[in-house]
Parts: sequence; structure tokens; C-alpha cells
Amino acid sequence: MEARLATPVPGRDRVNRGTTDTRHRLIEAALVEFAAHGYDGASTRAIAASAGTHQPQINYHFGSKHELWRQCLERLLTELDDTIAAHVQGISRPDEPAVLAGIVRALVTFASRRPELNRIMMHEGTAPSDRLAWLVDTHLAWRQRDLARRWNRLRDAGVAAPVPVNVVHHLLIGAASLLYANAPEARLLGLEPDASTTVTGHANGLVSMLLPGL
Amino acid sequence: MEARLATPVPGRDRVNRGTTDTRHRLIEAALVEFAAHGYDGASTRAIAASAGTHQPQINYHFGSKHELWRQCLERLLTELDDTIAAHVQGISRPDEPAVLAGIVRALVTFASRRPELNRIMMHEGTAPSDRLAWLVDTHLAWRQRDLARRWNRLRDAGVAAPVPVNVVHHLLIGAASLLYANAPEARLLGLEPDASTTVTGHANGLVSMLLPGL
DNA sequence: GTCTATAATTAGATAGAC
DNA sequence: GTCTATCTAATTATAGAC
Repeated sequence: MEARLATPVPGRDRVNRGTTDTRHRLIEAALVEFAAHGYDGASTRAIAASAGTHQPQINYHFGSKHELWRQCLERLLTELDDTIAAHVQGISRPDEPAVLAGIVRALVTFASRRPELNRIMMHEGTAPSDRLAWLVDTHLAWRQRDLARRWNRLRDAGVAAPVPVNVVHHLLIGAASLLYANAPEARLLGLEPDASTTVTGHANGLVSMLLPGL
Repeated sequence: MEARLATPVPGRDRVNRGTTDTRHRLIEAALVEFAAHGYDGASTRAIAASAGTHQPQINYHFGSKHELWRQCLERLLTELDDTIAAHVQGISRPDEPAVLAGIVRALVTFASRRPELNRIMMHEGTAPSDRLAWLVDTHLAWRQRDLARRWNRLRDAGVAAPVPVNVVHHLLIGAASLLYANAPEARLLGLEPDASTTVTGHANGLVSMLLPGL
């Protein structure tokens, strides 16, 4: 593993910043490390250093690395739901096609602003584990079923592209998020995943591909 | 990291299987481990055990974990090129739209049969590293440029969907491969990424989405 | 609640017998 | 070329001072 960070709170000793503040900084630092290097590749020392504190704080505040990871995902999925809700509420005439278009735009927007969720999902999805089983049972299954129901109705109505229901979830998530999940790679290729023109062009193109009858 | 494997060649001692045989078995085992757990998460001990040999064999045959990883990618990318070539050669009238359709079908087919390449790419693309820089320089950049040129011509001809060139590479790869890269997740969701009906439906749907004017 | 010190385990790489 | 034994460094988690 490449060297990354080693600054363990320079100078100040035993600063009490309150429990919620340290917890939030640890979660924010952890979700970035988990996203960049995967669960096994992320070290609790690097996370603590990035949060400006020391490694044993993780076990004090969360009990274990696993529980810290779990709370990172709760945070990220809450933010995703907030983003989707905001996009869907801003629709003038909310019929079914417009709502799905709003969800697609929300997925692209969120992936660009918070690439960490899709990065972690892509790391976890490559092998069975307790973490993956928890993710699927508590957060992924109902989302996949909800999209499948919407897709079936839109296919029947003739507005959706001829994509089978059993592949549409991963096709949509992959098409919407890989550019941002793999942003370090995209930047080396000369692309600009962070540019607002990139994101809006991406969202518009994906919506018109998925819903040609809109 | 979860426990996985611990069977270190039971019984037979110092069996000389020839250098190429052991090398091939190590590469095959390594690419599966790298795909499942990422570079940092994959242990050379687990790789060697899965290949039916011992951990120091990796350094004997490859010099380092990094070089083993590099040779895994050479192997996988060669197989990808073979798959694309086979799909493109089988086209009766090879005009530009038909060739791109063949490439798309090849990407979906290969992702389903050899999910390890896309898994490793998704792991590596989430953070800068020497490995990522090597991947982009020697294997990814020309592929992205080739697709961009094809896409520009097909957009001008009016057969391609209204997707900007700067996002089409990741949109296509993500849409084509996430279902198989994250197959362990998909299976927990009740999907069947390995079924031939899934793969052909996926490929057909993606082609008609990307090339509505075909 | 924060910090230092450290225990217990595991990592990749090397030396040398056969 | 294969195997055992081992070195050094890194990992997560814990004990206890302040």
C-alpha cells in the first residue's frame, strides 16, 4: 500500500472537542479512506490521522473498524435519499416518467458530489462478505425492487428503452456513477468529471437514452 | 479481512511442475483474489494457497506482488482484445455502427465471462497510484480515444444517442459491466448475472439504447 | 474524552536446505 | 524449482495514565 498521511495531531495535547465533533470528523475521514482503498486497504491509523486524532479513538467512539464502516454507509445513504427527494420534489408535473427522470438526474448529481458511496459499493460488490449481506438486506434490496416496479410500468407505457428489468438497476447505476467513482482514472485520461457541464450533459444524455419516449 | 483458504499443498513435497505451469496457476489465482479484494486486500499467502503452492513462490517467479499484479492485467487485457476481435470479425457488413455494436456486445460478453478485469479496474480507479498511472498510460488512454473518435462520427451520422463524448466511455463501461463486476451483490438481490438470457438481453438493450438510429 | 504504550496478528519479502 | 523458517514492518484492538 502506498504511503499516505502521517500527521498525528501536532502540538496540542488532550483537546476535548466534544464527542459528536470527533465522531463526525472520523466518519468523514473514514468514508473517504474506505472509498479510496476499500475496507481491507483502509487503515484505521490513516483515518484517525486524516481526522486529526489518534487511532485508538476509533475503538473508543465506534467499538470497531466494522462499526465505523457501517455508520459511514448510513450517513452516505441518508444523503443519497435527501438528494433524490430534493430532485423529485422540484418536478412541476410529477407523472411516472418525470419522477424516474428526476431519480436518474439525482443519481448522477449525487455520484459527482459524493463519489464515496458508489466507490464503496463497487469495492464491496466484488466479493461476498458480512458487510455486503448487510448492505443488500437493509439498503439495496428495496431500492432495486422499487426501480424494477417503476421500470416495468414505463416499459408497458412505451416510454422506457428496451432494457430487461433484471439488468436495469446495475445498468443505470453503472452508467450514472462510474465516471465519478473512478474519477482519479478519468482525470488521468484528460476528462473533467467535476465540471458542471460534464455532469449536466451526462444526466441529460442518460435520461434521453433510458426514456426515449419522454 | 474475512478468513479465506488455508490449504498449503497437502502431502506432496517439492513437486516440480515446470515453471510455466506454476506461473500460470499463480496468475489465475491472483487475478481472482485481486478482483475480489483489491490490491491491498489480496494477500500473497491466500493467492499461493489458492494456486496450490507456497507464498515465497510469488517472489521467486515474479519478484514482487506488484509485478504479479501487472502480469494479471496483461493477461486479462489480451483476453479482452481477443474477445473484441472475435465479435467484430463475425459481422457480415462491417460499417461503423455495426462495428460499435459489436464492440458493445463484446464488452458485455467479456464482462460476464471474465468479471475480474472490470473488478480490478473499479478497485484501482478509486484512488491515484503507480498502478493506475501505468494502467492509463499503457492500456486505457488509447482505448478511450478510439471510442471517442468512433462516437463523434456516429453522433454526426445521427445514429448515436445524445451522449457527450467526454462521458461516453465510462457510461458505456459502467452500463456494460457493473452487473458482472458486482455479481456477488447482484446474486444476493436475486438476479442471475450468469444466465445467458440475462447477458444477451443486456447486450441487446444496451446496443439499442446507445444506437437508436441503427 | 484524549493520549501513550503495547499486545496479538498478519503482511510481503528473504535465506537457505533439498 | 520447491519448500521451511524467519525477518521487518504494518495491521486492529486494548490497558491505563491524565
